[in-house]
Amino acid sequence: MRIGELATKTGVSVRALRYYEEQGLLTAARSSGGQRRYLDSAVDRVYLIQMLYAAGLSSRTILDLLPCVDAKVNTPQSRAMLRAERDRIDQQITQLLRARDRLDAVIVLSESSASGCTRTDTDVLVS
Amino acid sequence: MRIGELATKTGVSVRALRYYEEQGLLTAARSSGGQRRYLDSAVDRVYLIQMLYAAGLSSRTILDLLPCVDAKVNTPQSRAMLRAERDRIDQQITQLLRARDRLDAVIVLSESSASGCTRTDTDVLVS
DNA sequence: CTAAAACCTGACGTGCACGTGAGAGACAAG
DNA sequence: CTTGTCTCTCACGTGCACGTCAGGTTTTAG
Repeated sequence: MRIGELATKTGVSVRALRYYEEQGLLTAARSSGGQRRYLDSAVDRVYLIQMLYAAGLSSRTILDLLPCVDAKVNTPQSRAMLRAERDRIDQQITQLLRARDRLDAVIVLSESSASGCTRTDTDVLVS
Repeated sequence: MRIGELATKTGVSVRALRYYEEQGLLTAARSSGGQRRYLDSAVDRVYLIQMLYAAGLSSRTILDLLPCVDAKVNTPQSRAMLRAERDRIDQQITQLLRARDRLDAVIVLSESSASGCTRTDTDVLVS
């Protein structure tokens, strides 16, 4: 698979894929002409990388973590790192839940004090 | 209250507080000499701003949202915006839960295959 | 009154995850 | 063999939430 195909399959830009390789997160074989050739498994690998990015991890942290996920490294230190990042994500979830609850409270207030209380956005068009 | 005191009370840097004002998120009176004077309520306001930043909102979005939270603006558009951001946070929570579960799976695997399975980080020191 | 501490306004620097050309080479189709 | 599309490697640009230094002013403690 070439880089463009991997990009469309994963929804990640070509530039991002090259960046992942630059950061050591994604490896690729090369054709005789120097073009990147990816295995099918690269699709899942990109999804995993994106998931960890979305969880707020830096590329450096992901780089440290990936060997553990691949089960190639399993030391007390690596397990501690995994737990640490897991706890970080846990805290982030807690923060997000608080923010969501806060917004929910605001929404409930605004909708209860809205005239009629059962009006929708479209109702206003006929009022 | 002056800016340094607000900074220590909230745990946010002085530079960040000035940045919040620059973005229109936080207002302050001025002394005759031009120094910022904050109300006690600014502490909660800063906490709220930090919460929304932590939820991944941009300062522009926060700027749009704050009047709704202050209940000064309550239009169908503002309510739609609130719900949109709430849903965004919801999706982010879902993604984080997936990432956490993925890490949990890795942790369970690594700890079950660890020699002894009940060893702690310190055990390795005496092995 | 004086010295230290806190504060002020620019304004450039930073880290990160890419975006965006520039110029040149690789590759499949006709 | 040629044309069009894809790909390559630099390398500078970007957006955001600040960090940091400079040079000067304000406030407070003694």
